[in-house]
Amino acid sequence: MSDLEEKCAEAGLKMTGQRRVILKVLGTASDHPSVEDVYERAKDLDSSISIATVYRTLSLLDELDLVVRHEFQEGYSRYEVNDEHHHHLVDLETGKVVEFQNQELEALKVKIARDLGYDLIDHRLELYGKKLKKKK
Amino acid sequence: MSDLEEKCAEAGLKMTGQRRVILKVLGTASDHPSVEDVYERAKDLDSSISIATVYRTLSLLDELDLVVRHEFQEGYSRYEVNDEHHHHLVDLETGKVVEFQNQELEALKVKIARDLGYDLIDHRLELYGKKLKKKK
DNA sequence: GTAGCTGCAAACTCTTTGCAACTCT
DNA sequence: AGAGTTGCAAAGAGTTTGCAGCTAC
Repeated sequence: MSDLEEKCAEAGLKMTGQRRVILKVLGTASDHPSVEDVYERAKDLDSSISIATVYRTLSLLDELDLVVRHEFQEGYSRYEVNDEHHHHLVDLETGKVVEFQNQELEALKVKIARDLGYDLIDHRLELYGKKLKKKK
Repeated sequence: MSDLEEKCAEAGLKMTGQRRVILKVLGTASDHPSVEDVYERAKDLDSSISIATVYRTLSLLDELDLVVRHEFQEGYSRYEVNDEHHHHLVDLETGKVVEFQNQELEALKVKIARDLGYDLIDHRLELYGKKLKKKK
């Protein structure tokens, strides 16, 4: 039983065939798939699956915090398994998403919020860039 | 002639009654209005205006960089006149948007991108928080 | 057995667009 | 005069939902 399946069971979700497939797709994805992506990949494993189920399942997983929903400036959502906290840099030329972490940044955002009189609950930081051509 | 109107003229846009009204709404807004908000406020000044025109005008202004489009995690867009660069903290309890600037942060994000091998073109940073109760 | 889950299709929200009429410049 | 702009209604994209049947527990 996969880690994700286990967490779903703990949350009291029934482990249906469709869910197992969706969890497998999410667990093995090395990118940040859109709903459509998850749907396509799930269909390869179980062609009867419907996109409504994918939407419903992803929403559920998001509520359970097993998954993180992103809305990069594309007009639709992308998902990833909720692993370690990190941020994203989107390559404007290829659409590729690079993950990064930065301790200084983590501290800074908490400080900024506190200075404004707020307790930081959530945040969003995305960088959009183009690959540097010359390294030298 | 308002500053925004002037810039529109420079860009070669025709100054129609509808546009004048929309620019006025944007110029006098002290918040971050949604398309619907702009439409409602514009209708008070010219009841014949259509929401399609509001959408079209805001898109144009966005392309000209006279306005900045934001998509806080709400499922629709909000706009503000493109003034000084700043970021936003959204009050999760009231929806109020607080603006802030931070030099350290500006430098840090450029550095992060460069370290990843990227030239930073754009970015998005939003904080979501709740007001601190006790100040002491 | 039954609460929860599913597929299907219809509905919804936000946004864009084709078109014919109109209006700045 | 003519290119650009508008209102309207229809169309689009992404997402949600009502319902009847199905399934894990």
